[in-house]
Amino acid sequence: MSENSTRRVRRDGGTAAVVRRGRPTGDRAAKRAELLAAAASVIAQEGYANTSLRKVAQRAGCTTGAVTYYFANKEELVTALAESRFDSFDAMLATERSQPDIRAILERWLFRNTGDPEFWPVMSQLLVHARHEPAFAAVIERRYARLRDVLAALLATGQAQGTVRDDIPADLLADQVGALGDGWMLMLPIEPKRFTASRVQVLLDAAITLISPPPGARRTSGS
Amino acid sequence: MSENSTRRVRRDGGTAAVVRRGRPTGDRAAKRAELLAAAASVIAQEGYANTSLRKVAQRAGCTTGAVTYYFANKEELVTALAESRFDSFDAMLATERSQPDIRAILERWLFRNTGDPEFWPVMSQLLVHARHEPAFAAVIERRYARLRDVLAALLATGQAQGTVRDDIPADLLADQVGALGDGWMLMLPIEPKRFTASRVQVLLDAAITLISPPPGARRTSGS
Amino acid sequence: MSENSTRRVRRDGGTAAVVRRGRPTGDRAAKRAELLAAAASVIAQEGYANTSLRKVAQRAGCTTGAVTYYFANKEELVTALAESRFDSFDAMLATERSQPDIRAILERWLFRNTGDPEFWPVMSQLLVHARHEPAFAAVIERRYARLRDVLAALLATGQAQGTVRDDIPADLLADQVGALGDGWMLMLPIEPKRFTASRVQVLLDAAITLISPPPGARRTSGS
Amino acid sequence: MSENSTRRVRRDGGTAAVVRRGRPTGDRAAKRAELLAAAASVIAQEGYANTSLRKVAQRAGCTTGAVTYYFANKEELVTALAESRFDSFDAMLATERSQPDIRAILERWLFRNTGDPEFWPVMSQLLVHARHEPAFAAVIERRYARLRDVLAALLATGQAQGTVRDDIPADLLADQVGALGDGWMLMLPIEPKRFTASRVQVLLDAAITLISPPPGARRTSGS
DNA sequence: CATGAATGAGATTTCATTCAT
DNA sequence: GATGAATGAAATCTCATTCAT
Repeated sequence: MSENSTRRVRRDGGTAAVVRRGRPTGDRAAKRAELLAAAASVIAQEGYANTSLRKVAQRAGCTTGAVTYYFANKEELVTALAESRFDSFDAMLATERSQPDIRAILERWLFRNTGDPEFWPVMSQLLVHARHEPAFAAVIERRYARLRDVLAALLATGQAQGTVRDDIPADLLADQVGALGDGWMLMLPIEPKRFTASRVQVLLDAAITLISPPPGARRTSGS
Repeated sequence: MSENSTRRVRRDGGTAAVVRRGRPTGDRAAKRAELLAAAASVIAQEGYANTSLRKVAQRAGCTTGAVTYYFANKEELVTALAESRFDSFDAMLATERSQPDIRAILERWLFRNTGDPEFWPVMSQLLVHARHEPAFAAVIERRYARLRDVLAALLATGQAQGTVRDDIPADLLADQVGALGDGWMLMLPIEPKRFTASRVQVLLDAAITLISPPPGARRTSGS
Repeated sequence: MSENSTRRVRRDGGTAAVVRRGRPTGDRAAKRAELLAAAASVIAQEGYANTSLRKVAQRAGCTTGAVTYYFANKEELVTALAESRFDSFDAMLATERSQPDIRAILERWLFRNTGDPEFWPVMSQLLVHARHEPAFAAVIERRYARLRDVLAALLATGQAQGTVRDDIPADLLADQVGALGDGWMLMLPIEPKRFTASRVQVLLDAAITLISPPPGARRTSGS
Repeated sequence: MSENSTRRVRRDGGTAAVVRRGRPTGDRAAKRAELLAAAASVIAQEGYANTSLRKVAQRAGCTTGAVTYYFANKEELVTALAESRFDSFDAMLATERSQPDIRAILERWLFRNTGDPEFWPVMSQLLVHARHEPAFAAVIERRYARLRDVLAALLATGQAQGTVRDDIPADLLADQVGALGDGWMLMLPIEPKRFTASRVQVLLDAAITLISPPPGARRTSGS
């Protein structure tokens, strides 16, 4: 128990330091989301290894005690963060599913021009850490498998429509595209200069060419 | 190549160094290599975020003092480690350059069946950290560019020989293949179960198919 | 790793704050003993629950870092403390073994007039904590069993000499005497007022009477 | 005692407290008792040093706020707990007073076969902490003295009936028996293996023998 | 040369207590 | 009356780095 006699001095005197305490009818989920955003911001900026609960708390404008009030420990925070990132990714894919424009999907997947610019920086940090945090690796495994399934389904649709080469099974193609995305995700934050807007377009074109049916083959499938 | 010899103050002035004739830096280099190996081992096992100089010292069987004696600080250790990893990678590629068997190269690159099994686990850890350690990012940028050049040259040779599709410039193709490799490197330590030997073969076949000339096109280039 | 750039300002200027650092040819065992003494002192004064490594360090005049340098963690510190206490107790008993004056032994055992006045206060604190620190409970079990053996041997000698009642086996008697000692050890620090010197004498006399042969029985054994 | 009635907010409609006539403190007392039981459970299981208000609250199925609402602070909780334990002990002794079967009393006292199995584990934890919590030590002193008085009275009765040796004053004997009980109470949770049912019987027999009149002496008192 | 004792900061986590609601 | 969000201190432990020897 270790005697914790705080017995703090009441510094209510003056207008300064109005410590907000007690029960502000907090929306637990909202506060958690707020903390997750702060955590993402810190990780994106400083990297996973340099991220501490203290920094997250500072970024969120509260004390470390508040952070551990909402997340039992660092692992839980990080796991929740991963889940939330995948959620937003899933949401993005869901909107696409109806109209499988392969190029648009790849563009979003690979370079995520839209939405959260911190997405890949955070994701890559989390991914490499996954290996050494079992509870976290489980999340990755589960959600990544789902992503690949969605991608495979999209590619299969493309194959049926003749916009995607069909000499490679859709699931294998999904794996390749997934790896491609992971690779770019990894290098993008490290070498931002390499990935200018125009270079990204060219890379995308090349990737599309890779998975498109060869000119001759398309005709064949059409005959 | 990653020779950082005599970073420290060279006190050759006294009578001390007189006794040492042969390679006085030999011991030093050997000890550094030993420490680098220990560092790689710890990083591969515990991840960058959980690696401390103390653990490296323990793994190498010496004290923390020794580590900081041979490396001015942690950053220098990590940078030297990255250099040495690239050295070994370069060596691997150099042997291949004479006989550009694309499949063999990809196999080594992507799955590195031969040699150090810690290679990718360590590399991925270092890569994601690069962003937040400027001196280290510089190393990555420089060496990675060289790797892509080598790969592009290999692919260009393949294009000339008709074994690689030529509807995409070699340098763009090298970028794609590089990203593919990075992606697999990233996921391999996280989801080892996904990468069984047979799955790796299938993935490799698919990758080869992706960069191979389309059946019709090859004939065209041959005419 | 979490970037720990101390890079402290060298405050060598002036005579103040001469921080002793580096390698003072420390005698590891001596330093550990010193820290154990400090720990005993804190525990005796503040109780186990209120003892922190910080307080131990302050008492020993060093930083908490120094404490954890010599003891991997709190459990190790506490276990080592228990061992050292038992060592000193064993030493006390060893000197007695040659001349088994039951009264003197009991006096020392039960009230430990000689030697470390912190002995029982510390011991009782450690004992109650043993249950919840497995590694520690093991020490207690092992050493306590030995103590009881020694005591049983002493009592057996007394029985052979006719100074101790022999209608109860020596080992059972040792258990009783041990429990008596534990009980007093427990209450002594709590109710110091109850245990005046004269009261202790009376209690001792009563205890001696309890384990002495009854007047009639002694004659019987003497015949 | 573990009455969980009206745990939640009392929604008695708009009339609120008007409905409550009888003992408005009845609920309060019940809730306090419930919390005390939870506290005892936690202390028995985890030890005093590892007990926190939070754990107590969890065990009781409420929030920390509830605990500090019913008990001004931790000290008050612990003191109330001690009082309640002594109450139950007193109750046990009271039933025995009419029929002073020394063996039965000792059995209950020393090994407390009947009733709450957490009794001694909790009591020993509280006792060693008493020294460092003055308000708490006062409780111990007062109640323990009363216990010894009761025990002394019982022993005096035994002496009058010839079932207890009378060569030692009853109050001294009570002190010895009390210490014996404390000693066993202390070791019992630590070395449960030592205290098998049969061993307990043997120890009890020995203790009875210790305080029984010697064979010769009994005859003397009978003459 | 090389060691390892020691530092001081910081990380994670726990905790008793407070107080707006 | 009762809750539970939040605090701020402290506890344990880890770490990169320094420096006397």
